[in-house]
Amino acid sequence: MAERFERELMRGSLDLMVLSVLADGSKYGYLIQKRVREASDETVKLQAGTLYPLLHRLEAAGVIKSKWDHSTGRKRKWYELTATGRRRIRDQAAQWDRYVACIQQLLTPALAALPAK
Amino acid sequence: MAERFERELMRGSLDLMVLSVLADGSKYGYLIQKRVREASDETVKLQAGTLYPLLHRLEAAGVIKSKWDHSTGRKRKWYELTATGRRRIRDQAAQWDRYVACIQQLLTPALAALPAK
DNA sequence: TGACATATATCGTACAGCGATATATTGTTG
DNA sequence: CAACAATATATCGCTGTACGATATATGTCA
Repeated sequence: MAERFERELMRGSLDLMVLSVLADGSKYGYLIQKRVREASDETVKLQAGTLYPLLHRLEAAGVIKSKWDHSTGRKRKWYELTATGRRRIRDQAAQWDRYVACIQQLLTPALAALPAK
Repeated sequence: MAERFERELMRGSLDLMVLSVLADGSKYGYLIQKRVREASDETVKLQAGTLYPLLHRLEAAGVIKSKWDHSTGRKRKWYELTATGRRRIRDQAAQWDRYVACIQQLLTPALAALPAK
């Protein structure tokens, strides 16, 4: 369990993961990171150097919006989905499903054709 | 049907598609391209500018090997899987399945939490 | 006091995938 | 037959994601 992925196998879909986590309710970066790691059983690490630029990118795209919280000693930047963001999840999810189906359509017969290990 | 993908949603997994197509038997580039397009109902275009560098990369990695065929007027470069390549398919497929499960685990409750369209 | 977890951010690097472009042959059609 | 489309491979420059390293600062606990 929890081995590393060939990283390129998962490119782009991190956006969808982060948006999904936010569909559950507002969160700040570090919480998002922990949630993704936990949900993936540590398989998807979602490094800080990946996450924060990703969040800035999503905000610039208008699919999430942020608000600083200085009430506690540790300052946190809370993110929530915008209406566009909610639409985005539905669109990306539909695309994702179709894409997974494409891979499956090629992969299933391929594995069957391979000599037994 | 057959709309364009947000391209970044599928990065890296093209390798696995190409390897899968070759599990079915040797093919040359153009055939691989047509097979992927057809199997994905034109959703995964697999452009020539993507395919050929990809094939060179896979060959350099030792997962496929090639042989030129000049017997016909049109010269074709036939590719086939190596033993390493067959192992690679199994490994990547297992990784892919786990990754898809991770996304699903986050996506399903997210879609449920979203207000009905 | 020192170590570790929390919390955000930026920088340089690596590299996949795309669109454009090049080149040459074969098949089709007006 | 000339023009065009399809077949077939290849390279180049660009864009953008993801990573690792690094920086900074606060909170907690031994």
